[in-house]
Amino acid sequence: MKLSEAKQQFITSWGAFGTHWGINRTMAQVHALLLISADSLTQDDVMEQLSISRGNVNMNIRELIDWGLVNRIVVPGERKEYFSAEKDIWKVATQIVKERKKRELDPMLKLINQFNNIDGDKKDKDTKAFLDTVNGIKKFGDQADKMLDTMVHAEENWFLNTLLKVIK
Amino acid sequence: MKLSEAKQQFITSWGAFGTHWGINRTMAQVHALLLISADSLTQDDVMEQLSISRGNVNMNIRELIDWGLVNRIVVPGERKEYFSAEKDIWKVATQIVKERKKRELDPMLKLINQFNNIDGDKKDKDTKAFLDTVNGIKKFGDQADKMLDTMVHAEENWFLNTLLKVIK
DNA sequence: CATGTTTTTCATATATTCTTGAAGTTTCAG
DNA sequence: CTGAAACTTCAAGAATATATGAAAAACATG
Repeated sequence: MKLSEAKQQFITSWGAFGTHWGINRTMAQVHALLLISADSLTQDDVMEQLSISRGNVNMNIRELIDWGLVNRIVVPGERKEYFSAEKDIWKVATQIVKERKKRELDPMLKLINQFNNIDGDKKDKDTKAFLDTVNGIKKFGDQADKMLDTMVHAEENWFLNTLLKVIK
Repeated sequence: MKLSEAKQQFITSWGAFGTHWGINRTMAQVHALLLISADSLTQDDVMEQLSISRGNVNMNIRELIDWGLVNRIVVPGERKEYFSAEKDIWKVATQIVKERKKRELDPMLKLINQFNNIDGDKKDKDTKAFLDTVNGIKKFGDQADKMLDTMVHAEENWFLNTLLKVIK
């Protein structure tokens, strides 16, 4: 398989993959492109290689920077800005987990906690069903919360190795 | 807070939550509704409570059944079908992990494995960058794969308790 | 097996999300 | 300052995803 072909396929697949995870296809593709590029790229490089508009590149790179997955690099003496992605996959995963936790799990747990004081008879079938489900989610969420926190702070090998050892 | 209000808010939020995870908003809402309903519901119940069309309900329930999150219940002597969701959140999470692994992680690893035989000099900067990234993903993916497999087969408390104990 | 009931399908309509590109802004060397 | 280069914004258009509802199919009952 030729390198150019492999690159293209990787970018395409990574994009498709992203769409299943609530990530915009193009953003995932930009990320993929930066992940496999030896050197940092300019907006124009990305525009050209993915055949997308300047505005689109700009928007998606900004988003990737927000997610902490891409860095803006300023080369002294050059006008253009360069961009490069974090290449260490463990760090990438950690960063994504951290952000999603902050953006989604935390707000969800906050919401769930509001449901503690429901008016009405706790013995009522419907009330009970609601509270049971909500409490189940709360418990699960709290545990996931702790687990992810720990994961985010753990060292790559230590964490996975220990985990696998214990689990086996 | 009134029960009806809380239910409504839960359904709405669960739906919004779903959209961040590549899940269609309505499907997540139907799931939420079934999660908090004491009894199983018919298609008409869901239509009415979420104000959505019959076709939409039918489609989303089928999808939820595909995911193994909802069951079709036939009551002897009744013509209508009833639907109920798995209420144990651990099982729900396990099931989702299992399905997403099958649908997404496995194909991704399969794709990545194809990139092993790239033509060209392994010393070339671009080739090396590509292979490094791809191999990093492969290693990470393989570990995630093992971890998720184990999680799916583990007992709820055993797993989380052990994990938390080890991690601390 | 004829009939009314329930479920499923799917072409079309609607809604949402993404992309473009030109105009506006910032930046900096001269 | 000035002007060119680079970056950012955003309204309008394009593409994608989702929802509707009527028609068809499946089903159960007498």
